[in-house]
Formats: sequence, C-alpha cells, structure tokens
Amino acid sequence: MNVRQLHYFYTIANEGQITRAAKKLHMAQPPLSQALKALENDLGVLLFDRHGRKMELTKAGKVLFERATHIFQTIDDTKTEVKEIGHGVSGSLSIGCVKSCFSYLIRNIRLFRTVYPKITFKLTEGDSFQLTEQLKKRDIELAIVRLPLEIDDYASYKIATEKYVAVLPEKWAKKWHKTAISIEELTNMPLLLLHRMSGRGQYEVIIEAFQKRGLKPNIICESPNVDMILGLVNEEIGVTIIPQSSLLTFHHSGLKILPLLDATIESESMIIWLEDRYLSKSAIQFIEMFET
Amino acid sequence: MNVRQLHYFYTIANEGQITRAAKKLHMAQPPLSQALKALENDLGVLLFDRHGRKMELTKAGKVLFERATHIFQTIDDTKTEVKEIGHGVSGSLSIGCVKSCFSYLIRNIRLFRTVYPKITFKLTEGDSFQLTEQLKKRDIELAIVRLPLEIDDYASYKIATEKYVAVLPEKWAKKWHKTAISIEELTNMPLLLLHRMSGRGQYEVIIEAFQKRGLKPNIICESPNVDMILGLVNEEIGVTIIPQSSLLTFHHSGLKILPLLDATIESESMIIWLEDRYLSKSAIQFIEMFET
DNA sequence: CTAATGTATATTTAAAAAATATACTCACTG
DNA sequence: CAGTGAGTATATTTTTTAAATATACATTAG
Repeated sequence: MNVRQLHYFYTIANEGQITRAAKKLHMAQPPLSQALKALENDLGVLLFDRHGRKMELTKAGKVLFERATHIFQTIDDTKTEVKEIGHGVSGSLSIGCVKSCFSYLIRNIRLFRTVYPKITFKLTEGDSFQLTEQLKKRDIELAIVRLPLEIDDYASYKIATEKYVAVLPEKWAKKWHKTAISIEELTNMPLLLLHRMSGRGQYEVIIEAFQKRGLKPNIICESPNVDMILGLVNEEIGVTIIPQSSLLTFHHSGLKILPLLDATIESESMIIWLEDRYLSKSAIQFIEMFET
Repeated sequence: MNVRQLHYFYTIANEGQITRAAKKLHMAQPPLSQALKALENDLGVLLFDRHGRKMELTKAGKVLFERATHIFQTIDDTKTEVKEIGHGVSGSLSIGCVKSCFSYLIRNIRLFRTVYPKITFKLTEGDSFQLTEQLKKRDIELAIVRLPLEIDDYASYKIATEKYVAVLPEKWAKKWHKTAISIEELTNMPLLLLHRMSGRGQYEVIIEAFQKRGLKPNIICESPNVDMILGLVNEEIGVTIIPQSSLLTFHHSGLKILPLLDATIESESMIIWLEDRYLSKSAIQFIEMFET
C-alpha cells in the first residue's frame, strides 16, 4: 500500500464512482481502476462490493475510509501548520531574558501578540552567561542580556541604554536631603552588589568606577538576585547600584532612588542571537519590532 | 508537498544525515538531497539548519517531524488493521437474530470468541421480516431467523430443527397427569400465539395443524413477544405452542411443558445472508462454525 | 434489444523519480 | 597547512512508474 493509492481510494469512496473520481483527480478512468485493484490486492481485502456499476464499501472499506479521512485531514493540517511556522505567523518562540530586562521583554511580547496572535512563547530566565550557553545549545533562539558581555559570536541589536542608579534605604536618604549622590558618598556606605555567577559582568564595571577615583568600595554582599539585594536595602543593611529598569518589577516602599552625581555608569541591554544560523521567521519579526 | 517527500524527510530526520537515510531508503544520496530541497521549497521553510556536514532540525522541522511520526504511525496501523479485517481476525460482525433463537446465537458467539478474540459483535433483534430488510440495507451481514420465511433471495444454512411444544400452567397440567398432549386436547383451551408483525410466519403453521384435523383453535391472544405470552400462561390465562428453544431464556417456575402427541409441528432455524454479495471473512468464518 | 453509462484489460506514451558522474565544503590529521 | 575523508549539492542520463489511449466487457434504463 502506498499513500497515492490510498488517496485514490479515498477519492473513489467519496465520489462513489471511479469515473467521477478520475475526473476529480484529473486523470483517466483506467489507471484509477487499476490502482484500486492493486490496493485491494496488496491489502488482501475487497474494499468495494461491485455489482454491475454500483459500488458499495465493504466493512474493511468502511474502516479504511474512516482512517484515510483522518490521515489526509492530518496531512493537510500539517502542511498548513508548517507553512505558517515558515511565514512566522504561527509556532512558538523561545526567548531567554536576564531578570533586570524583564520589563523590556514583557512590553514587547504584549506588542508582538497584537500582530501575531498565533505565536506562543517559551521563556526562560538566567544570567547573561547562562543565556549564551542556551543559545549555543539552541534551547532558545533569542536572548535579552545586559552588557558587558563577550558577544563576538552573536548578532545583536541594542534595545536600551540606561543609567545606573543608587538605591538607599529611605531613612538614610532623608539625612542628606539631596536629589543625587556621588560615588565618593557611596564609598562610606555598605555596598550590596549584583554579581553574576559566571563570566565578566556589570559587577566589574561598577568596581572600575570606584577605582578610577582611587576609591575602594565597601562591598559587604554579592548576590545574583536583584530582589534579594533590594530586600536587604529595604532592611537598611546597605545601599546598592543597579540599572534603573531593574526596579520596575520590585515593589519599593521603603527605598530611595538617587541618580549618580559625578559618574554615569551605563548599562546596555541587547537582544542577541546566533550569527549565521537559521533563525525562525517569528524570531526575525520579534527582533524587527525592537528596531522600529 | 507529497507524502513520498514527507517520508524522505522523516527518514532523514531519524538518521540525522542524508547519506545514511539514502541507504536506508535503498536509493542514492543525490535524489534524496533534491527531494528534501524540493520539500523545503514547497513549504517555504528551511527544515534543517545546515552548517558544513552537520544537520539540525529547525523549529518548523521539529514540528513537521512530530507530525510526520504520527502520520506514518497511523498509516502503518491502518494497514495492519485493514489487513486483519481482510483475514477475518479483527473487525466487527453485525448479526441480527430473532428472539427465539437467542440461545443458538449466544452459544456460537462464545465459541467464536475463543478462536477470534479480536472480533467484536454488533447485535440487533427483530422478527424475521425486519431482519431480512436489515440484510438488504446491509445494516447486518447475517441473520438468524426461524422458518417459514421467503428465503429465495438469500443463501442459508440450517442450524436447527426442533419440535414445537405446548406450554401449560402447572395447575392445569396436574389434572391430566400426562406426559404429552394432543392437538385435540388443546382445541378446548384458550390459546395464546406468537404472531409475527410482518410477513408470513410460524403463526400460520400452527393454524394449519389444527385445520388439517378439522379443528378450530380458540385463539384469545396474539403477541410478537415470547416473554409476554409465557407470562400470560404463567398467570393461567391460557396455553401456548412455541418452539422448544424459545423457553431457554425464560425463567419458568409455574409452567408445564408437554410435547405434542399426535402432530409434529416443526420449526427450522437458519442463518441467512445475501447471496452474491461481498461477505466479510469474519462472517464466513462465523457461518462455517455452524457447519461443523 | 439497443443505447448509455460505467468498469476492466492491454498496450503505448509520458512523466517523474532515481542513478551516475562529478563538483563542492568542511573537518580532521599527519 | 595541504591532503584525505565524509558528507552534501548540481547536472545529466537512465530507469521506473504512472497515466493516457484504444477497446472490450458489463449492467441498467428506455
């Protein structure tokens, strides 16, 4: 049995007649008669009960017709589905994102869904290094990361540049009555820093800002988790310096946010992907949304 | 997209390599490369991400592979199923049966299932005329009926010949202290008879037995339902004459069964089917079981 | 009994798939 | 760092397979 024969059988069963089926299949009647016979022969069952020019499905024929209907429906659906994936209007999109960039991701997913409602998302969270590993393994197609990061292997598009801000417990800030804070003022305070678990990250950038001024920060805690750091600040354990957008997901009641006075430590966020590799149409469309 | 191409794709995805897949498909590598390319072209998606000699499924490719796996599994199952139906080891068998022959049917179904456990049954009940109509409509393949019946259009096999017996209320029978009863003795009793709703049936045969002796039976009730008749006998409304096997399904506590003394009204039970029509292998096997 | 409609068979023709020959590409190795 | 091997791609020829043509056969309706 081959599928072409099955398709012929399906059409004959639908039309109830070989001649009519042949017309529908854009072919002559004799080859169709033969194909049907060959199929019956191969399966070892009569599929039609013929008397004269009346054809009636046998029991086996009825079963085969049911199954064939299902099979061709599935094949048809599959074609459509895969084509849609190809055109980027369907399918799923795997994106990794560092926690401090969640706000960018969420905003763009909302926008993307208004244009491509059939696309679903698979999201993972991790630090920049972990995400690049996931890119290489092709677990994700796109990653939204924060610089600095070794990105030679990746194509990238910069989605935001933003300043780092100092976050102080509200009580501490009241003593100053200031609207901004300098690096020097921060030196004397206990400092809590985001520290990536792997690779060179933002941590080093902040240290450099102090070192440039001959200062040595008083780092008392490092953590890869922004929520934890901000929780500690809230408990008046110390202050921190983080990208502004990292605050968006944190409900900050007892925190005072101050821009840095004499230094602009900047953070770049990028969306990155593997260069020279197949990128799904939907991923391309997702990137393009950032570009506009 | 055609299914041959899909099959090629499926094999390539399974083997992870075109050359290896070509070997498995008993063909050379170049046509396989081309077929894959044609499929990708037709669907408008890259299915594999090629770098050098490494091939990796794209997102669309992964989806297609999943679907293809399911499709080919279904096709394979279908082949097996239809072949099994063809050989009569699987499928379902539709049989109609008159109520008074239930015992024959049940006995043979039990036997049949020990040999062909995969065959399922679809059973209907009706009088002989109704069953022949169902045969013509092909709602059932086989019917077990009781003669007399117009059976010119059908192939048949006689499964049993049995005598009619008289059934009396136990109390009435005690007066006689006999082990058999004559037609004449029955004439004076109120008679309850099975009467087929349609067509000529056993009813007429019984009437004839009386008429041959110049007697006129005292028929006070007709019903197509054996249970109802026997219920009425049990309530001492009257007596009845029925084929012996009709009693098997009835729980008879207050009934006396007596053979007919001076007449043998006989009933033939047959299994019948449409002549010159396709009969499923399983139906043929079912008939053969009666013949042995 | 004949015309019309549908199916089956045999043979020829055309289309499509596969083979052959060969070029190209990358990765590994000495 | 050229050479080799394993794999893929392209162009052309060959083979296979499916379809068309011609025609015979079968059944039903008028």
